Amino acid sequence: MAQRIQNLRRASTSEQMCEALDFSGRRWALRIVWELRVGPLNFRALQSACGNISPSVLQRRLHELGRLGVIEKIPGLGYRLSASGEKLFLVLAQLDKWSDGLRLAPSTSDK
Amino acid sequence: MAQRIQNLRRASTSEQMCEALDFSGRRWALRIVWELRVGPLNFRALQSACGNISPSVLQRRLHELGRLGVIEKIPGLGYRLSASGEKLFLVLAQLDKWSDGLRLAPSTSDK
DNA sequence: ACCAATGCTACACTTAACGAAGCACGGACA
DNA sequence: TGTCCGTGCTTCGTTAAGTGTAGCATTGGT
Repeated sequence: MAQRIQNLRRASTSEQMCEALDFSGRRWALRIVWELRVGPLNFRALQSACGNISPSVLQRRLHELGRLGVIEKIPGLGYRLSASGEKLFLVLAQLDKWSDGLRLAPSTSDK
Repeated sequence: MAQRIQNLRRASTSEQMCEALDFSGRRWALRIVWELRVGPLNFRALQSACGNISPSVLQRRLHELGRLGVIEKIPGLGYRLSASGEKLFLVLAQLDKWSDGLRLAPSTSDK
């Protein structure tokens, strides 16, 4: 463990990783990918799958995800994960697994 | 029709996963975890590691990360990943790997 | 022709993030 | 004892991002 940390201490954060982290830090971005895991969804279905996310943000995220090559638009079907998106989904599956051990907000003394 | 199929195929997103996804969708949240991978960092060091993130947001994120049990505050040392945080780091390491294949912003026709 | 579904767009509003300034505290040194 | 520096924040005015309702344009079905 300490060994691993030692090894990583020299590594800087790559440009791509910055992009990935930056993008992940936008609301709904990863959620959209996660909701698409079940298969293609159209705009309105995605909207409701994400808990009625506002359409303007959804539209923007879909553009951004498309630009990153994570999703593809299929005319008459909606949006679906690309090959790269499927790989990203695998990462999110890990996150899902991790989140199992998450203690949920008790919200005491939490503004 | 496609809608019916989509409804049948949909699996539900757990409450914890929603929390994790929601939290990930806040700016700098994952970046902070990522920067702490090298070991404990104090407030100012973290700030500059994240490219001079504004202190008010950093402070908020540190609270939130603490509440989620991802980081711990060590008096006189700064902040470091907890056991749970280390596991989250492993997920981010996957993200890092994934991001290698990312095409970076061409930014043409990108509003 | 009508109607419902769909993929958006517009816009007024609220919330989150930014960033410069600076305060309070503790330790080192005089 | 004083005064300096490093550090962990806090404050606050400004800007960017996200929200939510309304509705428009197109398509396909009846």
